[in-house]
Amino acid sequence: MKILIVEDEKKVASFIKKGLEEEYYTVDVAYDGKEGLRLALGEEYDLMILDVMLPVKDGFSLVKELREEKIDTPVLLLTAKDTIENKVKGLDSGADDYLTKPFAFEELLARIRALLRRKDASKSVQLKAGDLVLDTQSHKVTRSGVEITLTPKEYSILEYLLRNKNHVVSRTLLSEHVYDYHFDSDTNVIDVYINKLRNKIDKQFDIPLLHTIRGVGYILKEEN
Amino acid sequence: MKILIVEDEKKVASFIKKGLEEEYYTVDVAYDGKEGLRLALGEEYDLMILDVMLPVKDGFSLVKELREEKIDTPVLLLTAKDTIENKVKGLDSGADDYLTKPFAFEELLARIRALLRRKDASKSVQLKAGDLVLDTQSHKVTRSGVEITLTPKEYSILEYLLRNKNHVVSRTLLSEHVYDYHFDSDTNVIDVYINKLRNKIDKQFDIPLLHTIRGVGYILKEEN
DNA sequence: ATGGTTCTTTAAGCAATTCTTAATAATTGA
DNA sequence: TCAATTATTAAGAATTGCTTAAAGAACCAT
Repeated sequence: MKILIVEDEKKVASFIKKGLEEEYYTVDVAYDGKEGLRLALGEEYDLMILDVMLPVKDGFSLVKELREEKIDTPVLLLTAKDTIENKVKGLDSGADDYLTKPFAFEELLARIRALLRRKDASKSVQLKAGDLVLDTQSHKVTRSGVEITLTPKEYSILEYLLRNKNHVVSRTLLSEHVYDYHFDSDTNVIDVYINKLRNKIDKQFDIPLLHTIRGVGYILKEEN
Repeated sequence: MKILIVEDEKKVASFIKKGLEEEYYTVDVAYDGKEGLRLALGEEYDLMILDVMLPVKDGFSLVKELREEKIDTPVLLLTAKDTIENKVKGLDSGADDYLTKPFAFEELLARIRALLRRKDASKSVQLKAGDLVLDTQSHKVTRSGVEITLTPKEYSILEYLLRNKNHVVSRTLLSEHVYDYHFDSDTNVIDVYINKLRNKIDKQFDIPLLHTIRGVGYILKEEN
């Protein structure tokens, strides 16, 4: 676990660094915004802790630039005063959490863990049914190793079916999941998509995974 | 709710045990991997908490073996250091979640609850009568292991009969359950369906489950 | 912006299954 | 035994699901 600290007050920086190293984190430190950006772009960190008041480039702009560069590493902002404006600005800029100075180290640790956990949760989860694999991270689907290209809607439906593997899912539930709300109930979109899905995931394979439960809905089953 | 802890540090083990017992869980403890496996294979647990560093057999291998034995009890791994390798290895081995030591008991509890909830949701509700099983999740019906395919109405009637197992159910009640309201009382649909059901669930078996109570209705009985 | 491409949705005809009716056969109990 | 009740069967009606084609929308690159 690699963490970047961008903080100009050397005492604060080394205090955090030492504390985190005791928790087995690997820590880099930058003392101004520009240097922080350079490091952030060059290395892959699991988390960044940024002071808002920084020489050369402030914390807000730093997060913004990172986000524009598609770097979505969790960011924890350190603000001197906890003002509403700071909060709003912080969240707008793309930070994930913020902490007001002075803070208890214990609290910093808790927030770091929370952010890292959140990240983990969205990390590469594979949904499987038999030899069918859907990777929620890369959005890739394969069956017995063969890659299958799905459109967004097809993917969304398959994902839901996989998350409810071995359970019958009604058309209503499916459309509620795939569409926002209030779904026009007399349409056969779902049927059409099921058909398309079948063509892609079942047609050229021996064992069909997607089954119709007449009068009820559809089920994705591993076995049998 | 029964939980198995496999942890060699006695202090940690008893700390968790005590905490969980205070939350009304039933807790077993094993102090090494081999003993853990023995318990896990012998008893049915709702959840297992495994330390990764264990004497005799480490946590990873333990999960792997359990999964190979088709035991899909949720597993929470306890790891000493939070390294990327540990995470990857943990997920690969088939664990459901992991927690880095040291941890707050609060967090352990939260994760346990999350895992148990996940399991509950996917728990299938089965209605049984003798060797006849109806799974309300997959809508699958079997008798002595043989799968039986039912139409929606047949299924609906059988479900109702099963929910009223060992009680006589009148035709009126049955049709009220199967149809909305306004049921034309001089029709023999129910009789027809009972006949179809019998052909499917009783005909090729020795012991009939579905019996007629003349002048009253039908009854599904386990025994006799 | 523009045109082309892909994705989404609708609608309609077809196929398959399921439902219902009704007529006849079988069974039951007084 | 015989009247009432229940079982069985088959065929037409109704429903449900599948498939296709084509129109509409969204997206992308020029």
